[in-house]
Amino acid sequence: MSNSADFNVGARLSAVRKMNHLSQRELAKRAGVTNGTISLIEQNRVSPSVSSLRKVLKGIPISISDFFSLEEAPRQQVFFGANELLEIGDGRISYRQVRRDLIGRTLQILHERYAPGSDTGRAMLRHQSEEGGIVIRGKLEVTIGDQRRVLGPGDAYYFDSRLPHRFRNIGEEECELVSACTPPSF
Amino acid sequence: MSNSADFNVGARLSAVRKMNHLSQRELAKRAGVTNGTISLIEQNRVSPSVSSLRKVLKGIPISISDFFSLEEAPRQQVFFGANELLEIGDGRISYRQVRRDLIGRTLQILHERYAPGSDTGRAMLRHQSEEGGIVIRGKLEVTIGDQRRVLGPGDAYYFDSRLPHRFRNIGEEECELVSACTPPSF
DNA sequence: TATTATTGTTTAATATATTAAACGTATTAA
DNA sequence: TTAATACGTTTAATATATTAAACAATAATA
Repeated sequence: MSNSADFNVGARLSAVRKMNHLSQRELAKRAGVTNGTISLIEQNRVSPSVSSLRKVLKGIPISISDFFSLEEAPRQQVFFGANELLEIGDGRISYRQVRRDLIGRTLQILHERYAPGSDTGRAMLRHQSEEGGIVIRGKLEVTIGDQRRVLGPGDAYYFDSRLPHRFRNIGEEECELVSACTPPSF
Repeated sequence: MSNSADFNVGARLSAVRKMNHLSQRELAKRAGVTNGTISLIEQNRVSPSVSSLRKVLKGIPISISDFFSLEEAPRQQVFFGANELLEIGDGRISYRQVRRDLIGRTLQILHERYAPGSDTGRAMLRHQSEEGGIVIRGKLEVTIGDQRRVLGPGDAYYFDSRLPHRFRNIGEEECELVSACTPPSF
């Protein structure tokens, strides 16, 4: 039986299967399980083993990671005026985040500005995530793990954010940068 | 038993548990399962049910979706000079992608340029993903679902990319934009 | 109607996961 | 050394998932 009902594996599977126009029997055949299994899973009367769930999802096909990260409903607000972004800055370093809310995203996009001499300090690893960015204007010294480099306009970085990292504006001019991170770091 | 060995649930769990400085017994206690269960799972000698895997992951804690999207190893190249980005453009619209490879990322960051009059046409829904961007320079008409708006410098958008969408530069000036998308759209 | 598919559901038999307790090993303290 | 503690592993008993086959309901066809 299942206490995964709150995650609603059954409803998700049913929805995904129907989106792909498959009957329980068709899916079962492709996946190499019985139709009874599909039925019981969709009713949340059993909690499938990971191995059988993977077999089932291969028959659709959808990755198990996508399966578990499916959103229930699409979003509504899609446009954000320049003055509608969420300002997070502290004076020296400012972050302007696309979308005003702090939850319900899988992707965080920031318009960052670094005053001359500003420094993020050293940040340690967060949850599993990746991030990257492109410098638009000015110069920025970026340290990632044991690597360091000064980036100028058009230069970019991309790394696994489990690595410790640090950003410093060592120039005389303000530095402007657009970055993205998934999942959001705050 | 398990044919999920190829996904290496065991190794992932073991790694995640150790990253959080938990012993099998400590994790078991937090999760409400026995230490034997943790041991068997980590050895890939059983394929846990989704419900018990969720219980275990709650003890860490990590979401099941993050768990399944964990990367195996950190990346190496983290800096990209302006001339090292992957040029994907076709003359009218150019994409400069952070990182030169087309696979092994969870996040796609693009520096986009739209010539006056250029148009992406209508793109239909892809895999589950979200995307957003910020206009740096120029003006861009963005259509998402049944909504349309002209965005200028500092303006932004963010949407569930299952919605059909379209970008057009209707101005006299080149438009410059940084966007991010997860997972990558190409 | 009846017939033939096709759908999702149910049930007893079987396979597998999970438990509870014991085991072996390594480390630390006395 | 001995005792005590903590670690991951193993095994028989138990709980649960999965199968195979029958069941019931709906729709299409003759």
